Amino acid sequence: MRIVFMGTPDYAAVTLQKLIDEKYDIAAVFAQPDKPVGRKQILTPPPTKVLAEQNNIPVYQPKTLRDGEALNILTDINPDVIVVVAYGKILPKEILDLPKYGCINGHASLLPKLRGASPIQWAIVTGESKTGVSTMLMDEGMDTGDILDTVITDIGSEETAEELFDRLSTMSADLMVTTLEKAKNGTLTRTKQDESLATYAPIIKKEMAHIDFSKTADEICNAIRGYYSWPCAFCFINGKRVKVIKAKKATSTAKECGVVIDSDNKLVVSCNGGSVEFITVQPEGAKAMTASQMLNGHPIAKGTVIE
RNA sequence: CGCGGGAUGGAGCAGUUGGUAGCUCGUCGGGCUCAUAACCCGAAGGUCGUUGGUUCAAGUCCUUCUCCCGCAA
Repeated sequence: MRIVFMGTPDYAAVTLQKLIDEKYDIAAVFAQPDKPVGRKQILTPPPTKVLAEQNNIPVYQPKTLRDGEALNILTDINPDVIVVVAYGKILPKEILDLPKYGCINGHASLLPKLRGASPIQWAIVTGESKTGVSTMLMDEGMDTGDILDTVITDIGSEETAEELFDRLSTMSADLMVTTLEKAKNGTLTRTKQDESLATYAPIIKKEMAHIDFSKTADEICNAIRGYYSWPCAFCFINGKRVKVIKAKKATSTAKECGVVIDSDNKLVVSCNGGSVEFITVQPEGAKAMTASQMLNGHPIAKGTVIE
């Protein structure tokens, strides 16, 4: 089976690696163009590209799939199936229609829930107890294609998005192999998505990770887990930006939200209906540290308002 | 040269106009206590990131290099 793989980040690279390990015939890899990364803005190739080059697979990084060029390339390659995982582009209809088995997408949610760009973080931020991975036959909509296969998994009560990413990337890779084998054997089953159950996971913007203390302790803790390790929940203490890496629900209460209740050995901040204790934090310019370590060097008065 | 913060005993930080280092925590010893992460007393532990320089004297001024981090992307 002749495959074209489309994907960009580490999450996608896991599936690509799996397909390579399973000796699939990968004719080409499509990834987003190299982007400047880091403090030095060094132009960095995406992980899937690096992996493809190591395996001598041709790589294409078109800026757009809609100028006809990509279609020409794909027509020449003539793949049986296009596997898409976290590619970051919408495929136009003429490409969707090209492969014999269609375009199969691995999506990190239990469709039709959490369609969209960041289902993994969103599953945690919204407090889901379960999520999973799905494969689907892509159509022109945003993650609206017929579902092929699904695997469910529990979300740990303290699991971060980063950890969930790791787990789901492996599950997704395995599931893709399952689906591809079925496609090869002609045993695929298609299930339409129930539109009435559809939800969307919007793309994450940095400002979303700014902690809102008018929310409940559970919501705040979910956000902290879901936004780790990027963009990472943050707030401002005495004018300084502080990332909150780990926190837990606390029992103290106060009238106002966002006020320091306890700052002796631990840091407890009030919120809607309760409070949260910051366990691990990272002040700007410093490495991550425990809240008590931060308090050793930077005492914070009780009653201080956190923004 | 994108902007900016930082490198000081095990950890987090102070250190004023240059005069051989302090704080909080931890560690160790002792005491109090039914007991303790609590409290009291005491102790150990730092060539102040690296190179060179200015000076009678540098953590504190200038210089070289290395590393860490926040923003931005």
